[in-house]
Amino acid sequence: MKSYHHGNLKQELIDCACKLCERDGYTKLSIRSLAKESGVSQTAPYRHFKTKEALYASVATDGFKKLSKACHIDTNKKVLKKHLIEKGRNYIEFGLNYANTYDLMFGTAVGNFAEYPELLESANMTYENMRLSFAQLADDDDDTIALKCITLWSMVHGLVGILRKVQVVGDDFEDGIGPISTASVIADNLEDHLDRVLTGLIQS
Amino acid sequence: MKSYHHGNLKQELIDCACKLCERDGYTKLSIRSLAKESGVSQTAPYRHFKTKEALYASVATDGFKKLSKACHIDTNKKVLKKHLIEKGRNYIEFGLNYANTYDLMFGTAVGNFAEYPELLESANMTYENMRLSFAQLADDDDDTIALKCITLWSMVHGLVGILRKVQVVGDDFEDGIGPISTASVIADNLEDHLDRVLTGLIQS
DNA sequence: AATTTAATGTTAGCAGTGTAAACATGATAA
DNA sequence: TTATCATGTTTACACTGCTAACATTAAATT
Repeated sequence: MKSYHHGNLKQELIDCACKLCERDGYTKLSIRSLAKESGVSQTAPYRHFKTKEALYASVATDGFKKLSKACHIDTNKKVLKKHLIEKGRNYIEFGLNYANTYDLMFGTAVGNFAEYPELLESANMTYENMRLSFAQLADDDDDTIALKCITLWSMVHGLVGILRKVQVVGDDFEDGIGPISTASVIADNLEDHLDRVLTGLIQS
Repeated sequence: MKSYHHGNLKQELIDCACKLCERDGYTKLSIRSLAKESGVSQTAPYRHFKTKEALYASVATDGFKKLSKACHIDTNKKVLKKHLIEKGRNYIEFGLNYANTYDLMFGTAVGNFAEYPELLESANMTYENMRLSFAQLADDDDDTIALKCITLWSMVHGLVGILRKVQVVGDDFEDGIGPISTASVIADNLEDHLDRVLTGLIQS
């Protein structure tokens, strides 16, 4: 005895999309299958998402909120280098553990964040917290702080991308770019790695 | 008076696919439209590419060959830090100028490089040259060299990804992650930026 | 040179996709 | 109570990747 109106369809679609995107990759997701999963007609999702990209944007927004939480530093207390190292590790772990969602967040599936205010805001939240953290760590001018943010973000972002290309089962050079033993070494010594990078950043 | 057999279809399909992938992004490419472009029936491409992924692999292979050439360092002559800086800049410029192709090379559109030997080899060529360059620059053990390669690669790769997310038209924070002025600063001072990163890498 | 074979092309068709238009239902506001 | 509007359904279109069956012709074999 189900009613004509679902009642909570939008959120259910988002939740379901988040799960399926992460499980199978966003390219495998179809609006129709998503609708079927929620027991609703094929085109019902269009009442809540104008296009498929809009749905992607919601999934990406959810991803940025999770990422933001995973790397959040309490800037009310004193910020230390070890905090940045710890959160840097969390960032990389998020990127590796939620690889498919990460693709959606940093790929081209959502073209222009500005079309989706919530997405833009959730993405900038991540940046803002990093900026505030750096601002506490040393008294640089704004430009320098921004530069350090981008540098650090590039570092962890790049590491996620490269480790994923390298981190595959098999012997060295067999299945990906570069020797996987190296990937393991970096993954196992992330703290040291981040420490070196950050030390360079903070001191310069 | 065209003949039944095309004569050079495979290469023409690859060339055309490379162009279209870079122009519109690989998601916009369809095998059917590609076939039409080459004046051939809808399913003719399947005689040369088992799946769409196989076609993507060819485009990605082409991309890695171009990237490899753009960053190639002559390891017969003495390798200097300034060479790595120069080639690092070339890498980043390739990533930004051939952004759509770069997505194909480092995204998930081609799942397992090992299924496409040419792709795997062209990708590893890039790595191999970097490895040899680092080996000449300092006499580290193999593991250390590999580690430095991955670190540098992560750096430039990450910078490409983040700069793309940030490098959009509009005021600060309006259309992307972080202030675009910062992106400009980094882009305009790539040499200095890479110098700092590399100096840290080489000395440690 | 004649014939077989294999590579490369075509046609037809299936199952699936994003999305628009027209219509149905029912919760909420007037 | 009634009108409105958000939210659902049905139908349909143009497109997609891909397969199977068949056509053509270049190359290999006899």
